[in-house]
Amino acid sequence: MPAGGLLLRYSALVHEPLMPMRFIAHLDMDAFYASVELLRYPELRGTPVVIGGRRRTANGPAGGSLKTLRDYAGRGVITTATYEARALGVHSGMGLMKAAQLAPDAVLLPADFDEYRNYSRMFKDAVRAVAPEVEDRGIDEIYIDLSALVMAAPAGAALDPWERARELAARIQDVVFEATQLTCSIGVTPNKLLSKIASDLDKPSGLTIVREADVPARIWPLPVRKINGIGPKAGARLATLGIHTVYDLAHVDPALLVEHFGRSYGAWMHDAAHGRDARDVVTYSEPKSISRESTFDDDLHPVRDRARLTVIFTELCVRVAGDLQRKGYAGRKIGLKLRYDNFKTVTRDCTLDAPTQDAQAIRRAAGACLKRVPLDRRIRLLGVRVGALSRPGAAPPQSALTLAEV
DNA sequence: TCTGGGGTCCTAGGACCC
DNA sequence: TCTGGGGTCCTAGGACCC
Repeated sequence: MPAGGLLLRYSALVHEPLMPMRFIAHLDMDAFYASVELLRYPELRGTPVVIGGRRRTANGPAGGSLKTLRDYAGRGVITTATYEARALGVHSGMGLMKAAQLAPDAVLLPADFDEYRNYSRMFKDAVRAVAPEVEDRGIDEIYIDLSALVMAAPAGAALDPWERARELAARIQDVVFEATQLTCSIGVTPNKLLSKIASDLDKPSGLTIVREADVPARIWPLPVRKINGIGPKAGARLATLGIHTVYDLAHVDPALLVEHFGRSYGAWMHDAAHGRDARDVVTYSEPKSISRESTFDDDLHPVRDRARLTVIFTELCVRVAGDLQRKGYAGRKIGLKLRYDNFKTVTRDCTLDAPTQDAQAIRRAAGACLKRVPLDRRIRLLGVRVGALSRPGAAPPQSALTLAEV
């Protein structure tokens, strides 16, 4: 053991860092919210359905007839759409009013996040029972580090480690379906970046393996926007440089990327295009901030609608405080977010002397922030955020001196 | 046809301290 | 008094993701 440890450290110093072979999976539930709704409304299977708009009320649409997009009026956006609806050109993030033009007969269901969270817990628990190294990436996707399981092959298992990884991934798909009656797509590759891309290559119910050697054939032909971290802005700027595919990105001079996108982001793009990513699967992390925000049905005038704004503002503070208390956090940084009718967004924040989880203290601080923003146009959104979180139960970092003084 | 709500991370300038 | 550099905290905005 000492000899091996020395040897390993020596080689790490002298050679490239020795990264052991990794088998990382990305699991993405297929059209998650819509698929959960189809369990409730099986008669809608095979038809275009979109989820979006206002939250389900206590009674829900049950009893009444289902609403179609045609009847919708408001500012909601699509959260998820069934594959049949996507075939009509609608997609998540699209305004419901616009979607109604494309698919007027699609059924519109309000989102029921409590139900989705239940199913989320069910599928994640099922996965953890098979492969415990799970990183949460939101309600409908996870990363799974399969490396230890692949390496600890039981007797009689396939010889090729990638074949064993495939068998594991197939078993995970099975247990997810048994637990939820829902399908998922999985990509297995040497890292998170590639797995995220791979899980999307064969949806729904896909199982895609991409080895390092497969990157040129499978990844390079894709548009750069398929890379997690290249969004609408960076994608458009790359397009103006004539860079459209991952192949283009991989073969452009990295100095050019650094010139246009900065040292850090440019270098990252270059690595990403070559399928390089050393990030670990992180099984636990503390939240950094907790927030609540609300877009109004109609834009509100800062003077004429002052009374309504005040009520909404206070409500947001009460809800954030409730979230903090329920989750056991307090925060020192209080932030205000405001969006004008022209969609321009401003934020203001301030730092308190001590963390709080109290609605009145949050309201006071956020109110002070509000005084620093110009109120010269109508407002469409108000938000309140609490950051710099700590657990009030746990002792804050203290020096021995202050402890002695107490 | 205008664009939800909940997050994370990065950048950049200024204050302040050593 | 001037100059310089490094480190940390604070604030504002923006890109990106699910």
